[in-house]
Amino acid sequence: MPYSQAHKQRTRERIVESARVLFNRHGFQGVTIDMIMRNANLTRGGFYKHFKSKEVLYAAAVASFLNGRGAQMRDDAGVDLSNINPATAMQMIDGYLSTRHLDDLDGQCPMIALPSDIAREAPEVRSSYEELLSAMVWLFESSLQPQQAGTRQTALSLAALCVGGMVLARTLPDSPLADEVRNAAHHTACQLTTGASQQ
Amino acid sequence: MPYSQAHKQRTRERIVESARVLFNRHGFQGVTIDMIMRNANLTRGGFYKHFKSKEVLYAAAVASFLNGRGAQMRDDAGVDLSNINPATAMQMIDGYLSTRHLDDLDGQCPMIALPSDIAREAPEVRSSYEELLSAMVWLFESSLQPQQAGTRQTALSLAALCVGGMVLARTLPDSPLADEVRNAAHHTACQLTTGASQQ
DNA sequence: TGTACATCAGTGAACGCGCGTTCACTGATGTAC
DNA sequence: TGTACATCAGTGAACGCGCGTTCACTGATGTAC
Repeated sequence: MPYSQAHKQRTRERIVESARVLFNRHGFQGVTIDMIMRNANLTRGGFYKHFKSKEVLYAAAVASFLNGRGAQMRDDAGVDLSNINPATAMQMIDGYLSTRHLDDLDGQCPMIALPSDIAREAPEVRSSYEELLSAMVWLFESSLQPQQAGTRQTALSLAALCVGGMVLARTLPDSPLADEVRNAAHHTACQLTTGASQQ
Repeated sequence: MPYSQAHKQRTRERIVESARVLFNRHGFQGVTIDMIMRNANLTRGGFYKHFKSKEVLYAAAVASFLNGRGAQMRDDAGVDLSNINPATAMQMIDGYLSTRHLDDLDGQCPMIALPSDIAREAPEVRSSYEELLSAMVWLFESSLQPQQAGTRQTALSLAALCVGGMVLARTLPDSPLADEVRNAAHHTACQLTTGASQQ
């Protein structure tokens, strides 16, 4: 057996990471396999030793966000998974709807980068997105008053507000509306979070 | 002068309408100029007598939604532009987050179809989107208590909730999460609308 | 420890196809006389 | 009213290029002896 399993695994991870950044920045169509491989210090041809197709790689890149960059962002935001409490939701909202997140083209949440063209087609991509949304909703839900009725519905709405606000802000980069929508979404999300216990 | 101006105008509108429907259904990349022209009973080559490029046509299709299909949806929802009142926002929310809208692949709001890949590049497309969002926010804002503070911020959040909820629902077509998010967004949007006057 | 061998990750040239765009043309229509 | 002419919307074949994918290969590494 030439090359260890671990070696191949590491290369694979380099490709996924390279792809995640480039896809986030330029979208699915805006990135070629050649770009991804060169960015990972490899050559075009080797790609298919690791992935069946560009779509499958895309799904892997979305999925990798959860445990890679996403976890890092969570940590940066001070979210402590071993001790989820009402402040956690607020931290996540602050982070998600921040200018920092908006400007972080490389590291942003893939749900904002929104390559719905692809989501339409490849089932692998869909389930990656679903997993990501589930995780987000779960985190919101856990951090609100746990035994309260209506927390799930609040958590889901928070997700819609966060993603919706950022999607619109991203779509209109040069418009004053972009900041307006993002700030409004942030304001409302905070209200929902603090108000959730009394409703 | 052969062919009247009106004749050319009508043909142009046929192309835009054909494009709007196809783009909505299959996304920007999923539609070829050949498809659009055939769908409008024309042939490929004539396209460039009307539009400089595919991107420009896309922008025109998004823009056309506002006065075409969008106006029709507004009317279907019973929204009366000459008499905007608090009930108007509720009607719009009901319509926007309805299963009917979700299933209406041809007629849906282009902000849901989300070809952000394109929005990234072509400035024409961006301004079409901006116009659309402005109209939506304006309509929400007008229908809430006009002289109240916080109506604009509520209107913006409603837009984020509506678009965000539908985007997520559309991205996960076969998931129970899709309906959950959409219903939660609807619930919260209604609360915001009725609560806006007391907050 | 050293050598022959097998495997397969990685290379880079080439393929092939889809699709946006171009182009020489045709023929329907409006205008001039 | 009829005829010649000019315009340009619309045709359809062809171009050309980008890019996903394939393929014959090379050479680094692990294993057997």
